[in-house]
Amino acid sequence: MKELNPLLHSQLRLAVMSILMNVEEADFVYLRQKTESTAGNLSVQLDKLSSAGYITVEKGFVGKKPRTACRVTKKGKQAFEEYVDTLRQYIGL
Amino acid sequence: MKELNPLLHSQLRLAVMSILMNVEEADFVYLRQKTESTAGNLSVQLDKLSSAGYITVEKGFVGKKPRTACRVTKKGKQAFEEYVDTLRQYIGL
DNA sequence: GAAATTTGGTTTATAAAATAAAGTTGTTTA
DNA sequence: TAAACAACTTTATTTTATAAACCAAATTTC
Repeated sequence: MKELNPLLHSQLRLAVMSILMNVEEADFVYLRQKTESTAGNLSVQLDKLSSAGYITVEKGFVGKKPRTACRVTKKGKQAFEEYVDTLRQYIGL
Repeated sequence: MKELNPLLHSQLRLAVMSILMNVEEADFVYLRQKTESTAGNLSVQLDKLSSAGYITVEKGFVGKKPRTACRVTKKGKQAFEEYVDTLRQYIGL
């Protein structure tokens, strides 16, 4: 049995990735609301995805408010798709 | 977003459950080989699944050798199916 | 036939992960 | 201008997963 990429096999990181797979980009606040996570947890998990090169995290400003925008990278997409394939072998779809 | 049952969202426990979903019963040794896990880890995870009522664990003997047989329960099947459904919402199948 | 090895595990300790709590910086509002 | 808020980050705590050590019984080896 192939191993499930542990970076993706985490509730919150998987949720974030699955959101990012379906949109151009999403900001911190949006991800926080959609995933109903705490800011701390989200921050940590975004860092991990970013360190792995699965997403880009761009910190900027809109007016005077900070805004952190995230996008999935090509590498992230590949990893996600491979993860899904592996999962299929487990749950049999 | 619905939460992924944390009892099932674990590599090894998910592997065990997915095996048990497809066979009448499986013993410790078989599960260990199929999942390539250590005995210790498998033992712990079987306990958790058993405590949750997702599987039954029956310790017996074949000749003089101990044999631990596992089966998924109705509750386990339901939980597994719900987990898969939830997962679908994440990964979009 | 005693010592070492294997089998089939369990229990305990360690490492890694997730989560929560507290802290930071700048901003708006009363 | 002080209190509250927004958007995060950092650190601490708790939970989980994994690995290491151990145990009992049977089997093999010397």
